[in-house]
Amino acid sequence: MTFLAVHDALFAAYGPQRWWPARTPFEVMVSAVLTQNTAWTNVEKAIANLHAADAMDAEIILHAPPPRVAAWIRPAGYFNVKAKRLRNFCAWYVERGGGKTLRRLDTAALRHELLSINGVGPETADDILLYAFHRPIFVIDAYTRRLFSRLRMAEGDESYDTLRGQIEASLHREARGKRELVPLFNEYHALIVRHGKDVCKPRPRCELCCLAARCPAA
DNA sequence: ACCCAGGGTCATA
DNA sequence: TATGACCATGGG
Repeated sequence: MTFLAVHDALFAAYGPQRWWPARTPFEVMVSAVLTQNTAWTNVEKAIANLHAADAMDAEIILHAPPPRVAAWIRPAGYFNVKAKRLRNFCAWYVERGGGKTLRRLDTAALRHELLSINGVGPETADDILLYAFHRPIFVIDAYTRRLFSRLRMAEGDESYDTLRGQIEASLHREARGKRELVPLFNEYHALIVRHGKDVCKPRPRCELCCLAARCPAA
């Protein structure tokens, strides 16, 4: 079973996911921080509050009193921590000249800078790289580890970058010349999250059998 | 009432 | 390097 085949099975089952649901690349970045260990429906409420306050802007968030930012993003949970993280991110974003300037950095440099921000870890950085900057980075999350671990295509306890490197290398080989990597990675991560929400619980080890009509748990 | 959600940081050993 | 505590809302 190839990584490409797993993607195709998921795509056949769920169809296009249309990630990342956001109006602008900056909104992708903000929501990537807000969605840390948080249900997306809660992030949507926080995003709506920011728009209602006309505050979906790095300068505004950066210069607003932290308690006010916390109030805007309250539904997303961890609001004090995340207000701080959003502030750190916006300080970097403004300091580095915004999206226009950042867009010119190569992927490795951009990733290194994102990881230097307090509050931006590997998954959040990769969400931003893939969905805001359209770089060919495969996002690893808990669903990804669980899926490939159960399919015996990964050990499950690899380091974040090791697993990401292995999957990226495999998909490079399997998709070379036939598929664009960015759209592939984009859809793949979204499909894994979609699948992860309702993978059959009675027989979780089968994973992909849930996609078949004959799955006993379906 | 309990569990989880589209993680990351920090203190401790 | 490897655990554990902590952050906090909202839906099932």
